[in-house]
Amino acid sequence: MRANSADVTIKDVASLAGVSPMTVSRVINESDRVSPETQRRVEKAISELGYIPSRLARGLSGRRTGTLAVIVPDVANPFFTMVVRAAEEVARRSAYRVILCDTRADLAVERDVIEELIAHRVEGIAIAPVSDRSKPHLARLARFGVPFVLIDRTVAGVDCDAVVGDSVGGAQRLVEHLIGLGHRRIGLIVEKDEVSSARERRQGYEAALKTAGLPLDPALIEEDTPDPDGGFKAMSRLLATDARPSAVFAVNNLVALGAIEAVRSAGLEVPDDVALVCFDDIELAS
Amino acid sequence: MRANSADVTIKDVASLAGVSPMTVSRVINESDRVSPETQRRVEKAISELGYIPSRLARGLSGRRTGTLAVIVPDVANPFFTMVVRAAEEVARRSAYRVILCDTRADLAVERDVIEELIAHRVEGIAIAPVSDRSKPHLARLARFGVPFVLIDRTVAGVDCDAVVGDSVGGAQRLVEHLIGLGHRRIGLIVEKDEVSSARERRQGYEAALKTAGLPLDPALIEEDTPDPDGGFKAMSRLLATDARPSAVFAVNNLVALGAIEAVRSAGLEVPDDVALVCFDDIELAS
DNA sequence: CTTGGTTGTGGTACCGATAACACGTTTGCG
DNA sequence: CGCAAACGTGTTATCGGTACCACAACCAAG
Repeated sequence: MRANSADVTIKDVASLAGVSPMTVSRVINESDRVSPETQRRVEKAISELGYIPSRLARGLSGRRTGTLAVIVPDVANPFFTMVVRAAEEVARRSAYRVILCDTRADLAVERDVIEELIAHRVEGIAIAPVSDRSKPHLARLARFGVPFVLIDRTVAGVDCDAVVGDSVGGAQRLVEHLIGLGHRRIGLIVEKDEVSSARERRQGYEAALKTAGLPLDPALIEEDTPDPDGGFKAMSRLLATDARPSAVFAVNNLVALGAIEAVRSAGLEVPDDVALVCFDDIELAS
Repeated sequence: MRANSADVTIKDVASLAGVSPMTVSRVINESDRVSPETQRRVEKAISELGYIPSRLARGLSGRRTGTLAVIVPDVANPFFTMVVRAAEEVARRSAYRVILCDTRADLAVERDVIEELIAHRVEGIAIAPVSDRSKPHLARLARFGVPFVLIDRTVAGVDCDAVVGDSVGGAQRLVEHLIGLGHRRIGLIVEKDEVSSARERRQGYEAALKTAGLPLDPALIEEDTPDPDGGFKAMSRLLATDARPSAVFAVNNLVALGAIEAVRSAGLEVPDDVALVCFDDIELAS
């Protein structure tokens, strides 16, 4: 069995360069106090041996692991993909690595993932929590002193930094747009109130109706899962009602996709028969 | 400053339970040879302290880190999203964790990511390489003894396990389908030959034409980047030619999306004016 | 020519866990 | 009843780095 580069340690580099491991460590960490001549010798030894320092060991002894994490409920959702990309970009610039986790909007997965990240001693987490019930998970992070910021959603009862869009205002503007187009019966497809963004978008919807003096008809509000499948089912139910809405506001892009599908399979057209708007835009003519 | 659960180590658990750290380790690892009574005491101590063992330390001393990685060029691509989901599922069942990496089809990013994963001592990698030029990266993995499998694409000159679909046959069947519909001028939108799947899909396209006795017209083949933007530009070029194709085969789903967009913005309709098929299906009526 | 401060480097003790071995106790069986 | 195997647990060394302190060599100032 051939020798394996994975076995190259800081000591091998040290002896090849004729210095102590400590000096090699200094070179790796770009700490000063190393003579240019020594530095050159060490760097030569490093590249000759193809040495890659172990993050495990570095993290154990030093304080820093150089690792961050991003947790989202669905990487495939264009909105979260964008968030992830942005986070990676920023991290890369600060010489941090990012572990990406997809919870699939599953609380149990979220719990496990967070436990795992704590075990990995990540230095920080950006998380789009599954729902308000994520609170204990966040509490866990706090107990372990792992800094975190919320993205896209807040969690009832958790006070911390958060990066969120203006769901209330955005939703209100979208619905007002529909009203401006002359629509009077406007449906809403939303998920359960456990997710802050959904809650706020519903508020925006209600505010827009109220401002326009339109009645709030519970029959026009359908709750379902926030994915294409849920959008399809919710829209189908809306279409099946006696007084079908002439326009619908979908809580997010994926729901809208499913909703469009439902309209089509009912033999209708978007936007002629049913107009559609949604949060987190996607390439869609309204 | 409040005490922090992150400081709880195996020793703290050990002394609270009145045993040695070694015994705690045995409990954590579900190794036998621990008396039921001791086990209970240790487990109690663990939950009381909220102890989470450090993966860093575990990986350093033991051989196993329990971490795998998946590298894809674009998590947002539905095909790769599916792959990632499947990988996570399998890993979870074997008590492994997965680090997900998105290279954005960028060779430099791929290199960095691989270096990082080696530093993290992952036990295995599933990778959809950027292109044939990924070869040195894979060689690096081999030198470090990190097992890896290729997904979706092979790499010229690298011999290893791979999970790939039948690009040649699949492409051929799709194009034959178009031919069966009566199309005679069939365009191809593909990326550079550096990616095996693209190369093979082009082969399938050519094979289908040949079998049907149709000429291979270079003017009907457009190369561009394998994303919606590339699809848009390539399709636009095809539409601008004198003898516009009546059908087009797109190398993948994202390219197809861009191509559809191009057709529409040219004032034409899919599939009436230009039929479209693509690999990695997506919800599209042809 | 001493004193005190840099500068570059090495030595030692860990970080938090596990492998390997050692050890005292209880059993099993001839 | 005696001796070995099985059992339950602790001890020691080590994984691959880094923090911290020590220290020799050199230099400027008093």
